[in-house]
Amino acid sequence: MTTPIRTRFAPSPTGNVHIGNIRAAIYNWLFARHEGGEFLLRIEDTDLERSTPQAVRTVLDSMDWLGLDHDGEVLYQSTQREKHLEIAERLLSTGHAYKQDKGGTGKGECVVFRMPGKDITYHDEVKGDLTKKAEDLKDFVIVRSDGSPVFHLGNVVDDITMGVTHVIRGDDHVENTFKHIAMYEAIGAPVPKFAHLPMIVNAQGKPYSKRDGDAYVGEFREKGFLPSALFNSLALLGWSPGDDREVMTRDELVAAFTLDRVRSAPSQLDMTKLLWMNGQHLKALSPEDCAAGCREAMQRQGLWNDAIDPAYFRAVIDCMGERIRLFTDLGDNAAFFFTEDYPYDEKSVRKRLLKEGALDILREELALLEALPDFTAAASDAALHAFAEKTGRGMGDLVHPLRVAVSGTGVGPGLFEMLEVMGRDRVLSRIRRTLSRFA
RNA sequence: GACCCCAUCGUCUAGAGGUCAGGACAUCAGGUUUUCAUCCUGGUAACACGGGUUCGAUUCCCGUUGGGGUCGCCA
Repeated sequence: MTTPIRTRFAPSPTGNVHIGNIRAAIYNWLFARHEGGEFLLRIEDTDLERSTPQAVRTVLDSMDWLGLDHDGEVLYQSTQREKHLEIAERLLSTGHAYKQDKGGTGKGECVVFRMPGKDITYHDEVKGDLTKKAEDLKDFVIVRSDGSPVFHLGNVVDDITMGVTHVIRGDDHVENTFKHIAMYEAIGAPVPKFAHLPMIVNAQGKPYSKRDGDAYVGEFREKGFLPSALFNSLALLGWSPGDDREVMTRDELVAAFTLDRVRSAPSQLDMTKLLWMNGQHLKALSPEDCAAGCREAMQRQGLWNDAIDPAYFRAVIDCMGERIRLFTDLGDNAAFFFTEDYPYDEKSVRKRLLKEGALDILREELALLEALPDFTAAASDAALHAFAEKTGRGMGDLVHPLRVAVSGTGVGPGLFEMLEVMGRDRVLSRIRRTLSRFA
């Protein structure tokens, strides 16, 4: 029986989860699930200043949202302090570490790990064979003079404790890897496999900074993205299944994922393509889920009110169809469905309502719609076509003013479907209001 | 500065010596449509540069250039 694969995600909770970071989590998760192994979670919360319960909550929420379920209990690094120090003692007694006052601020003695004085080589699962010469490897502090363990110590000891077999993490850790390998060997623990992921850069090809925005998981959620779409896009950023598939379900990604197909060049997340991807995933969503997502977004946007009839809401969703690419699209582009206080788009008004004869046509349409026995899309469609034929006008002349009158905008779903969804009362009163306003 | 990593259309990528260098997003031109979106058809667009190796290099090697990472008693 072979050793089961075990990966981990070990974020230090800082209040936000960066997409580069969550992408590492996704790869760890994907790899573990593909191999039938375990995906563990460790919170590196030793920086008490930043590691607030709220910050931890954010990490957990982001993972939960993306469906990154972990196996076993969460290990909080702060609980492992004794173990870290115990190992440091052992390294001290075996000569792999020594105490030293490194001076400077005069803080007293700290524990320094002694590098073995030989070249270190390892096979990176994505970057290939990497070597660091002995002279480029310096001893480093593992326990501060105040007695607290340093990152390297905690990281390695915890990975050993957790039985991690594959360390999949960001590119910025490759230099650390040589130190870590030396520690595994000094401790006498099996050295795990390492895979280092290239970073995700911004449109300028630089590392993301706070100025770039759009880089935290929570922001994508607020903007109305679907977790499956973000997951899919991030999985494809630096990895591909090898065929031309792009829109993939979680299961398909799990089935296809291997570390040897991870690229080693940095890449940038294209928001436009992400938007497209979101639309693709939205198409696969049930109308109920789409409605729930849109409603939640509208609540965040402050556009929701409990007087909105659920059936009407569903009808609007169906009517909008593929025009919804983001949950926030409904509130952003179709709020007129839900309020009488909708704005009139200036350009559309000028072009379609204030056009010669447009308001006269609108008056006629009002009469036509009032007289409609059944207020259905088919009926209004037929009535307007008959009207067009009778007057020799093009449908465009009839449709545009009406659209602007009832929605305030020149773009939206098919007019007749829209009228039916809105219902006679709403439509007639909107036309009257428009007439009195612009006449 | 030292050490290390990276380099295919604008972007994400396929490619592991011989391909018309493929796909997707974006873009452009048509078509469908009452608008927008969708959808359909077609087009523009890439192997950073210079040396090798080879009958033949996008692919292998070296160098150059460009980009990035790391050099803490941060993580």
